[in-house]
Amino acid sequence: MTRLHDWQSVQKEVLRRINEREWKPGQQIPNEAELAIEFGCARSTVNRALREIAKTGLLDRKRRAGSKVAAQPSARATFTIPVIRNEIETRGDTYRHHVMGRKTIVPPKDVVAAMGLEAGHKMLFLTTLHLANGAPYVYERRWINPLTAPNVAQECFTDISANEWLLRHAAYTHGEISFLAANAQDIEAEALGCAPGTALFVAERITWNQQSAVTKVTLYYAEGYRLHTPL
Amino acid sequence: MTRLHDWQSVQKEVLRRINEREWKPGQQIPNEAELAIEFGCARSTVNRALREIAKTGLLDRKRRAGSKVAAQPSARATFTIPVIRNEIETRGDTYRHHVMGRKTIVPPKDVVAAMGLEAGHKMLFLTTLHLANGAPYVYERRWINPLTAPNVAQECFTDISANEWLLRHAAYTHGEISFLAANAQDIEAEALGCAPGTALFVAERITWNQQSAVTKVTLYYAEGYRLHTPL
DNA sequence: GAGTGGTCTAGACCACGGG
DNA sequence: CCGTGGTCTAGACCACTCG
Repeated sequence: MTRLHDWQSVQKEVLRRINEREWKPGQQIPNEAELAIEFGCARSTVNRALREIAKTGLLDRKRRAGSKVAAQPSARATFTIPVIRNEIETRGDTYRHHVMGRKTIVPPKDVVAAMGLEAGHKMLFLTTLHLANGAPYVYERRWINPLTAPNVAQECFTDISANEWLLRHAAYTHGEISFLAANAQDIEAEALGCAPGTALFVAERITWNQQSAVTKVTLYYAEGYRLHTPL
Repeated sequence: MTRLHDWQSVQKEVLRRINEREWKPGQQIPNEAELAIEFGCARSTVNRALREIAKTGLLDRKRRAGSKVAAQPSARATFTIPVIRNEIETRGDTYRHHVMGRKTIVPPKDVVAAMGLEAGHKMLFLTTLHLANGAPYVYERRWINPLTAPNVAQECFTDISANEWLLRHAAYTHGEISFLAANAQDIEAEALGCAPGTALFVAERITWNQQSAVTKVTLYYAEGYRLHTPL
């Protein structure tokens, strides 16, 4: 073994040993200090390498108990949820969007519950169609909380989509996202130009600023959409 | 400003400044050395904090150019793709699975292309139904490459599912996963006990060991499934 | 050329948690 | 209790890239 000086080399070597079953699933591996001696580097270098591997789920690390190869490595995939415009323009296509509807109303109770709103609180409701090269790409239904999105009433969203406007003007601290499949209802089918009943890929996102909900958006992707990522 | 000694405190403070627009999107922030002085800690502590933030996409970092707040923070979400059995048992439900079909055949050409196989190469094809509390949960169609999965022919997969068997016995170096929506065909509808045409959430995964494909699996989740994660 | 992030090192202290 | 990972520090060198 030549000396491994950088954490990425150490990582690579550790991954090799796991992959080739030199260290088997469930098995304890040498501790950081021992590996540092073997590889001829500082312990912090080994630490960095093992820490990164543990983040992928391939190693279980515990103080005092040491590091073990995970018995059942649960794959972890990191998705980059792109701004729709970027997603389209990255492929070299032309992006356009079109605000189809806009009202300020009291939302239905499932939205109130999901966003944790007070009863009777009015929200801005926007429906938007995003187009790639003129073809429907995503149909969006969005609720915006006027309290957490200052001056939202004055924005017409013709030049900039609600998503981009919110990214620029409304802070958020955390959120959640779900992906699911849904049969196209008449509204979605008409907007996206597909047959009613078509299976659509749907993303639903809610974002918060501290305790207050900022926006809840449901995106209906046109037929054939795939969310793809390396493992 | 009291002294911030640990990288998580530094991270928190930096996130606060970004969130409260003290540092605006697109704006350059002070370099690591300056922040280290301001916070009264070592530069490596600041480095760790900023590095972690950059990984979420909220900061753009470049040598010589320094660190900037991202103009359009693209949300990144990390999903843990669980082993189906764990997913079910974690909820306190009972897991069972049932191998519905098994043959060794030359796969159709789309599978050959996706996995990069030689023409005429035979693969093991398995269809499996996974059940939660006796109810259909996932219908699985899987191709396994006998060359990269040693002794797969001798395994009956009644006690252990193909996924878990492969995790234990077949090494893999990388893979890819896609999520999409599909209308249930007759086969899926019958297996999952839903109406044909129902929108199903589908996951498609291919894994590789070095250059050789190990397995390609398509998972059809029962109606109502959601993939959920915090942002 | 020079400023900035990326990393390595040796040494230290500490928190957690298994035995 | 005490071994292990988690982290901090000060200092150093290097790689990249902007001007």
